[in-house]
Amino acid sequence: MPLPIPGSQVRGSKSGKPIMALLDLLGRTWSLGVIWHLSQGPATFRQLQQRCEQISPSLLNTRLQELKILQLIETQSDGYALTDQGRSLFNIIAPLGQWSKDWAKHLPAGSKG
Amino acid sequence: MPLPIPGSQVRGSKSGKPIMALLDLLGRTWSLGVIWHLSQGPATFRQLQQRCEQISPSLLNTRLQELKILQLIETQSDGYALTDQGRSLFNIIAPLGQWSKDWAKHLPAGSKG
DNA sequence: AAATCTTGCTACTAAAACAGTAGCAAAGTA
DNA sequence: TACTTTGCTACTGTTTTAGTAGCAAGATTT
Repeated sequence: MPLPIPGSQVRGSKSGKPIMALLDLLGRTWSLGVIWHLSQGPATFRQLQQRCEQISPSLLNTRLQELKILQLIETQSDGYALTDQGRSLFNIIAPLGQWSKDWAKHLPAGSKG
Repeated sequence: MPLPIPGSQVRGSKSGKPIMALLDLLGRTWSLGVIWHLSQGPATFRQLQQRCEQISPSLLNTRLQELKILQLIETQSDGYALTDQGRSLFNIIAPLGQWSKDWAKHLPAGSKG
């Protein structure tokens, strides 16, 4: 799957609008998960695999490369870490943690999380 | 794919944590896109198809049913619309619009969006 | 220095998700 | 009654993802 680069055509939109590229990126399996787990701090490949519980190494590597090219993460001496841009993205979505808890309360089934 | 219901095991996590259910949901193709486009106002099925440019009707219907059960959208007389919960979710992610524009400026290739 | 372990990753196959197209039943309109 | 629109289902083919095995390189131990 081609990288969703702002300015070029992406899955779901021909406009090249940055938001469409971003939604394409974040809509890929584990993109949000990787960012979320990396927000806890840098991690090596295997550490990240553990944080993500059930991600396959091939997909993890694919996502890491994508996120790296798109400058949301970078490799440091202690492994993978969010870039400043990645952190600013996380800051936006961080409230989803609390939101999801409220959401869970109002859902009929399985809502005992 | 089973619905990512908080409290039950979801793709990527056995814990049943609400945030993991949410990330599973939002990580599905077009979930974010549907929410984003519905934030512009209610839309009928075919209108939504047009807003989403390239979504197939079968997938659109699948996503709509999921989002409806999870109470992020509802059907009204004028078509599909965000619920209050759906709107509160959108309010969180709305800043992604501006963020993505800033992001686009700093990316090397294709950054003329 | 030989053996063992850990790490980052690649390769491969099977299963699942998604795209793309056609078209139907029901409701509305002329 | 014929024609159109709407919401959606069915079906096929392609792309993505899951799941597992394992290798090459470096570190660690003996």
